[in-house]
Amino acid sequence: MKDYPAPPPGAAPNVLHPLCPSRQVLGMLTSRWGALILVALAGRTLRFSQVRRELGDVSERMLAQTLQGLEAHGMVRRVAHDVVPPHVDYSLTEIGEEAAALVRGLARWVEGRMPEIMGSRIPK
Amino acid sequence: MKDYPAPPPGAAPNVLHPLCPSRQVLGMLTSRWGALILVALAGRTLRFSQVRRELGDVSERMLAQTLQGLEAHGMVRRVAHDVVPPHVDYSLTEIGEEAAALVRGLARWVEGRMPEIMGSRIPK
DNA sequence: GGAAGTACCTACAATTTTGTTAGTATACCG
DNA sequence: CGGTATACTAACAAAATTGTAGGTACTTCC
Repeated sequence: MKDYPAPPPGAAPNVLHPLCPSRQVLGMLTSRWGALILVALAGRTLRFSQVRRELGDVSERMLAQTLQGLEAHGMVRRVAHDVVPPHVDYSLTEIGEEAAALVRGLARWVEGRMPEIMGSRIPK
Repeated sequence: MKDYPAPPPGAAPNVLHPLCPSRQVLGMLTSRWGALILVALAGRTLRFSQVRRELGDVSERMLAQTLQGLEAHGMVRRVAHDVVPPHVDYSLTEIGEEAAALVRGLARWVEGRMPEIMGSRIPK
């Protein structure tokens, strides 16, 4: 797992290529908390601690980190009102909403197919 | 962050609920290798080592493990021809293909939006 | 004959991810 | 006054993920 041919400069993005940046982006969107944050934030604005309560069990650390990652990639918009105690609003950008729609679609599909999935599951 | 109210027996699956099984399933489909395996296997049959080469940098260990997880949840079909040297074919089941279509959609979207994403990215 | 390919598994080790705790400045509630 | 809430960060610890090396049983290619 050392070196792979770097993708040629003008090559089309391909998630199957180990070194393609698109793979990292996909990784972000499908990461444990990334995906859930997108689902929770789709179509609405929430404060930091509201997002936290929505997901139920993210630690503050992970939430902050993941939100920063999404923000750095233009998916999340962060608006900090400079007051004490702090008040920060999070919402999705346009591309963020697009990504969220897809992730949500997947999440909803899973929720809808749970009976079949659990039914055909092979218990270990 | 210890205990959460267990989801009521008849409750509808909800990925935002920490203890809902649908969250685990979503986790599988969006896991590092899970998502890529679905993309690679969509619409075709590949042997173990072919899948490995498609992804480029999975270790055998992770590939085997992830394939088993997907198989256990009815997403992947494993057909072992009893010969030496070993020959095993992997393909997606019907629900597997459904899931793959969604994951693929996300992957393709990411690939297509890479210019915008990288453009609005905030380098650290 | 020796090397490589096949589809794994099993220890063991390294790496990455995630969690925990504490701290900050201030306001509001009882 | 004491406790709670807010949105984080830093330091440290624990846990989960991932990689590495070696073995298997036999075949084909050089």
